[in-house]
Amino acid sequence: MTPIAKLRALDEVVDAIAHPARRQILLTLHFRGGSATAGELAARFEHAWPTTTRHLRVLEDAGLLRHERRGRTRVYTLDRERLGLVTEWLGWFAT
Amino acid sequence: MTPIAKLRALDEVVDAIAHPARRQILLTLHFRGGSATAGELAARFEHAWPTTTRHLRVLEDAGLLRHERRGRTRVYTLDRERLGLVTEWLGWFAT
DNA sequence: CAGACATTTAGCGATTTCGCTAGATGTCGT
DNA sequence: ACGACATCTAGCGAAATCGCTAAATGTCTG
Repeated sequence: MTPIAKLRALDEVVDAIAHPARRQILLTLHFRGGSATAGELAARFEHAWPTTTRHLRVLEDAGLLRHERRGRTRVYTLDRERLGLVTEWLGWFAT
Repeated sequence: MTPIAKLRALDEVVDAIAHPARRQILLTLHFRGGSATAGELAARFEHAWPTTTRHLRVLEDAGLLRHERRGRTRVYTLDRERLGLVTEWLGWFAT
């Protein structure tokens, strides 16, 4: 990953986790073992379903999620790797 | 810090670091030894000065910065502590 | 005191974000 | 094929964000 691409990726990831609902989605996935269907995730919010759908898209565009079609459901899977970009950035401030 | 206050603080901090200019301000402060005047910081951006002033305010409201008046200048000082909230949040995902 | 200097506050306009509702899409069971 | 189901896409409206310019504030110097 070129340094510029990395900066852009960091920007997308930080943007993605800047919304509480999106952080909640990531945590929910984590504690469900990494995967859940769109319906299971949407059920955890009071938002209308399309609102959650959009949050899922933001997370996926940032590379924090992948999805696969399983029959008429969609299974979203957490991809923790890019969270490392934030950890790495925070590392600059290590005392 | 009550758990609710902590959640709110995390939200403010993540929001604050979600803008590239604000991340740049934090890094600049860090590499200058933790402090710099508003003018020194503003000089590092192509933004108009009041734009930087507002970014500084967001960072300070999130508890990532403090300032003190020194004559006619203002010295901003990095407060790394609240960055720990983000580190802590990321910790949930530790493999 | 007057004027220069360092910085902030006020407030406008463009853009983005976030929620919503309505309708489209693809899949399963009968 | 038909209807039910799971989910997405389209697009609207309110609110927030971000940049800007103009004007205010407080402090130093002569």
